[in-house]
Amino acid sequence: MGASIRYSRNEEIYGEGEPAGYIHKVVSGAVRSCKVFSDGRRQINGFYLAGDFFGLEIGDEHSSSAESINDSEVLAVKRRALASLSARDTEAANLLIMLSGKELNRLRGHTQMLVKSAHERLASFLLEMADRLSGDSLLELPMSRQDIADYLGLTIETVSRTLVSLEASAAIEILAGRRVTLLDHSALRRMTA
Amino acid sequence: MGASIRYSRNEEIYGEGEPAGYIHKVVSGAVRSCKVFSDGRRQINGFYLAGDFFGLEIGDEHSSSAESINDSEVLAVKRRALASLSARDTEAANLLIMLSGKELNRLRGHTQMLVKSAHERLASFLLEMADRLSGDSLLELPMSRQDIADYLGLTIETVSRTLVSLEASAAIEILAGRRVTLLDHSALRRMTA
DNA sequence: CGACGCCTTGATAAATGTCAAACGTCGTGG
DNA sequence: CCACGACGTTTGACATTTATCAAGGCGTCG
Repeated sequence: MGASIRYSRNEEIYGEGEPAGYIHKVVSGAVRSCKVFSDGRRQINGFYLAGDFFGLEIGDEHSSSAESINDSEVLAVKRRALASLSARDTEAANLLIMLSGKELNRLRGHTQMLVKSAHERLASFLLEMADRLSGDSLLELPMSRQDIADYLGLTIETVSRTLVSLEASAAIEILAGRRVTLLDHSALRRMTA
Repeated sequence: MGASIRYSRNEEIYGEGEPAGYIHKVVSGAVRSCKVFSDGRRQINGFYLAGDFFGLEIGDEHSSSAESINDSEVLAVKRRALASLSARDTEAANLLIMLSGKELNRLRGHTQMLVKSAHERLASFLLEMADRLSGDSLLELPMSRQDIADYLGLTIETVSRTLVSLEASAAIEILAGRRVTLLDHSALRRMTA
């Protein structure tokens, strides 16, 4: 059911406006979904990790593009297959409903982050990633600072400075590369507001 | 199918965390869906006008509360009715899929506004409202400045000042009360970025 | 008229963005 | 193994945007 495709770092999986013939599932690696505005600014709508579905559309075009963040393996499932299946099979229909529901909740969470301060956005982001990556306190972030900035609606400099400030307050520790340790979960949760 | 209920200005239709036994449809009037944070700040997730569905949940609790903005009439449809219907009837299942899809797209648009500047947010907001209220250039906004501010993630003062500035640039005209005329659609669209 | 709610305006502070440069890390090739 | 280069990240000085606090105006309804 569906074909598995490998992508290397920063490859486009599909582009904005392309026909949305498939829905996708991350098998391994990480994917970002994004939109580029006319003036070059970029917004990242979501990060998708192993097990996550993405590219769900109601219309017949993709409303965002999707790119691999790292070397990744992605499963593509033909939408028509699901749609015609759901015409008879309630199982498939319910799967679609559940997937849209998950995406809805994810988006609601994202929207909530965007109305808060830089500190709150980073705290929420780190907690979300800790939750999704492993549940562990040691995070190995797959994405760059620029990706984080575009996801949170901040500049890369603000992301960097805010992380340093969180480290100064002993809430986290920034290790080499993209590794971060969450030292004080409750402090971070408190910042979430 | 479902009961129609009347609400007067600023009445709660359902609260955050309450069991989501019904999905709702605005018959007339206007509704806002919102969340109040622990520190008192409020986020408005969406405005719903005549014909719009709201209160769609995947879990069994409402993730936001909903309140009437004006005197409104709201239809409540039992969720179980739809769910059990969709177990047999593909019609109902497809309705649910379509509704989630619409809500998804609305949320994506909202998320996009939130990463932009105050001018861009107001321009997008006004165009969205023009589109949804009548398609006409003369808007009769149902919501207060505070509602707009909480929807756009700005303060009421910034909303007010930004509107004045848009008027100064001849893009809009602010009339008495909550009436606004869009004078230069293309200028507004350009600001949308 | 007066009171209330809502909106605007002004002065100032705080948060975030911008531009520029330095620094680290990591992979590559000598 | 070390030196180098490319890329991503941090830091600094400064500009801009937005928030905050406080006051004033304006419409509406008793």
